Formats: sequence, C-alpha cells, structure tokens
Amino acid sequence: MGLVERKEREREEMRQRIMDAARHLFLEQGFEKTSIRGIAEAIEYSPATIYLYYKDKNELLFALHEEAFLKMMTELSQVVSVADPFERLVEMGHRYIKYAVENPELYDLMFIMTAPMETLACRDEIWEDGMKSFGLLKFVIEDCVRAGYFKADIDSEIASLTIWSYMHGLVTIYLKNRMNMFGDNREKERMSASYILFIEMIRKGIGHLTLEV
Amino acid sequence: MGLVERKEREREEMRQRIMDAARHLFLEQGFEKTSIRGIAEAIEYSPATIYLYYKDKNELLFALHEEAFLKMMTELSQVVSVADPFERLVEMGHRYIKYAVENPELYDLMFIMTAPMETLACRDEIWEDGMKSFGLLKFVIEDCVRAGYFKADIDSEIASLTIWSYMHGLVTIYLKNRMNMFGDNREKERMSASYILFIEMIRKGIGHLTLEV
DNA sequence: TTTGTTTAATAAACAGTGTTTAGTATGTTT
DNA sequence: AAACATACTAAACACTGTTTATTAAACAAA
Repeated sequence: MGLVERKEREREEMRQRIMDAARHLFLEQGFEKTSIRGIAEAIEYSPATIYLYYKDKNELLFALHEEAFLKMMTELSQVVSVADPFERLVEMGHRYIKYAVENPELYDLMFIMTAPMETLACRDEIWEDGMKSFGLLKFVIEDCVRAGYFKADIDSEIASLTIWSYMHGLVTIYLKNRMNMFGDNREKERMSASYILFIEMIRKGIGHLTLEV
Repeated sequence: MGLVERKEREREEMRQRIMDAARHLFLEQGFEKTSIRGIAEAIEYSPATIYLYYKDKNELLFALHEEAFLKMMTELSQVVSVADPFERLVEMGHRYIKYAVENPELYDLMFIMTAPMETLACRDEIWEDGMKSFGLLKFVIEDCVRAGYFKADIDSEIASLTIWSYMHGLVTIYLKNRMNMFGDNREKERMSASYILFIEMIRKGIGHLTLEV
C-alpha cells in the first residue's frame, strides 16, 4: 500500500507550494518586507503551518539560496561554447555581472546576506554551492594556463579568488547604490569601462607579456 | 541672555548621548539586534524621546555612517607619510583591509547596508563621504601617474573604481563568511596572497612594463 | 463498526520590533 | 498669577518571527 509514499509526496508538494509563494514574494518585495504571515496568506494557510514544513525563515532563505546557485551555474556554464579559454573567462565575467544585475535579490542572498550561511554553519556542512561555482572559475583559469595565456606557476585558487573579488566588489558597489555618488547616471558605463581595464590587468598581470607599451 | 543657546546646547548634548548609546550598542551587538527600546533604556529615557531628536532609526544609522567615514579617512590619510606613490597605494590597500576587518559593523554600514543610502537619497544630497574617500584613492593613483608608475593616458577614475572594487570584494567575501567555504582556516593568508597578486596586476596592468617575465 | 492513535492544521498567545498619539508635568514668558 | 511652550512619557498601533494548546480529520487495530 502506497500510503506512506502518498504522504511523503503530499508533504513534498506542500513544501513546494510554500517555496513557490516564498520565492514569488521575496523576489517581488525583497526579503525584509516578506513575512511568514504574507507567505501563509499567499498559500491560504495559517502562519503556523509553515513551521511544520520549514524550521524557520532562514531555512526558507537557504532553500532559495540553493536554487539561486543552480540558476547561476546553468547560466555561467554556457560559456563552454566559447572555444578560446581567455575569451571564455571574459565571457564568464560578463555573464556574472549580467546575473547579478538581473537578479539583485538572489545575488544578495548568495553572497551578502549572512542568514543562509548561519543555517549552513549550524548544520556544519561545507558551502558546496559556493565551492562548485568557484570551481567553475578556477577551471577556466587552469584552461588559460594550459593554453599558455597565463604563467604556469600561478596559484589558480588565489587567481580565482582575486578575480572573483573584483567581480563581486564591482557588482555589489553597483547593487548597493554606492555608484550613484558620481551623480551622473552612468553606472553601467563605468562598470563596462572598469571591466575592460580589469581584463587588461589580468592579461598583463597574470598573463605572459611581450613588450613595453 | 543665553537661554536659547543653553537650550540648543542641551539639545546637542542629548543628541550626543543618544548617539553614544546607539554606537555602543550597534558595535556591541550589531545593527539588527539593537532596538530603539534598547538605546532608550541605555540612556534611561523612554523610546519616544529618541524620536524627538532623530527622525527614525535610519537617521541614527546615517549619523554613525558619517562617523565611520571620518574614522576611516583619518586612518587612510596617514599614508601621506609614505613617500613613494606606488608604495603609498599599496599601504593604503593594507589599511583599507585592516579597517574593514577591525570594524566589520561599520564597514557594513558604510558600503553594504542600503538604509543610510536611502536616508541620503530622500534628502537628495550626493554621497559626499563616499566621494571624499574615493577622491583619496584617486589622488594617490594620479600621484602614481605623475611619478611615472602608471601610464599617463589612464582614466584615474576608472582605475580607482577598479581597485576599489577589488578591495571591496575581497573584504566583503571575507566579512560575509564566504571564504570559509575552503574549509581550512586560512582566510587571512588567502587575503594576503590575493592582495600580493593584485598588486602585481596593477603594476603590470596599468603600469609601465619593462620585459617579458 | 467502534475504539484508539497518529497526523495536519490552526487560533491564540508570546515576546519582540519601529513608530505615533494623546496627555502630563515642568520651565519660561507675559 | 495666568498663559504658553517645551520635554517627556504611557499607551497604543501595526507589525514581526515563533511556540503552544487545541481541534478536526485520517488512519489502524479491536
């Protein structure tokens, strides 16, 4: 008799229904302004019911956090279509910026908010999602080494961290409205100009060189 | 008769007393966990009193935001003692990291939290604090150009934004606990190694070059 | 079929939060 | 002394995340 299976399925359906409502509200009105009561109302259940399916609000955030990484990974992974390793790296950066700008709430959740990290920490798991996408960058950099673009003796992990730091810094300065200090509304242009400069810094800084410029 | 002056002075003293308590609690237990009621209790007044001196909690945050910039500026300004422009730039980076690591809550307030920016926006002022410290970096970079370290045709504003982006990214990845994904507890070492690499990228990427390495 | 047991859902409460309002003293001025 | 202005607060408002006691329904065993 498939009773226990049906129960399990119904439970999973309910979890899904809650997540769907949560995601919708989170992305529509942000994390701070979304309440358990709001989610409960959206699925037409009482607030207490949500606690039968998720431990607390942080666990809801963490579930969405995982979804967000899956989404970013699928978008970043598409760079495999770019044959040249260095061009692939450049394209990956473009896609990273694009993802951040188009999904500011998710980006916040993935890399800025401390709530999902705390849920992770108290499970004493390692941050697999982060490590996996970091691995993606690291691999492209190692491809650049193999193709002779970068020096063979560079530490690909440190190089990845350095490049990620720049990318992360650029998009968060933008997302957290610190770039409107310039007054004009040329944030996007500045980002592009900066990224072009940074690519040159990579090329010359961790790449092989030919001549005095 | 100095009555109106005395009143004004008393008002300023009260504002100061509130800020002192707010700063103390904010830095001790973080922004989220600090309540108006807590601040009120610390100064032994009712919560409603605080609203006679500050419009809302955001205004309190904004006042501390200004203090935090003053503090960072005084610490970063000390690099004038370094004669060589490039060394000065490197030292400024060190101090930036040091400030962020030692004042995580303030750093958050200055560059990550959106609350103080909103207070700023609805006053439609420009973000002077940010612009001033950005100017500090920009000036050092222009010194590097003048000293012949960097090419004369670089856009110092874009170069500043690029370097700031990296610095900001590195410290926020660290502060927001995203660097513990590596599992070992070598966050600080990774930061140092990355910064060393980045300095090389600056030197070769926006600086003059001599030879193939 | 009736009894007992497990499960799912909730109403209501708890302990907070930022903020506003109405009212009370106190100090200053006329 | 009466009128006014200021400083302050108790209490309420409208929220928040979360827990507890209770009820209703679904299932299992007699």
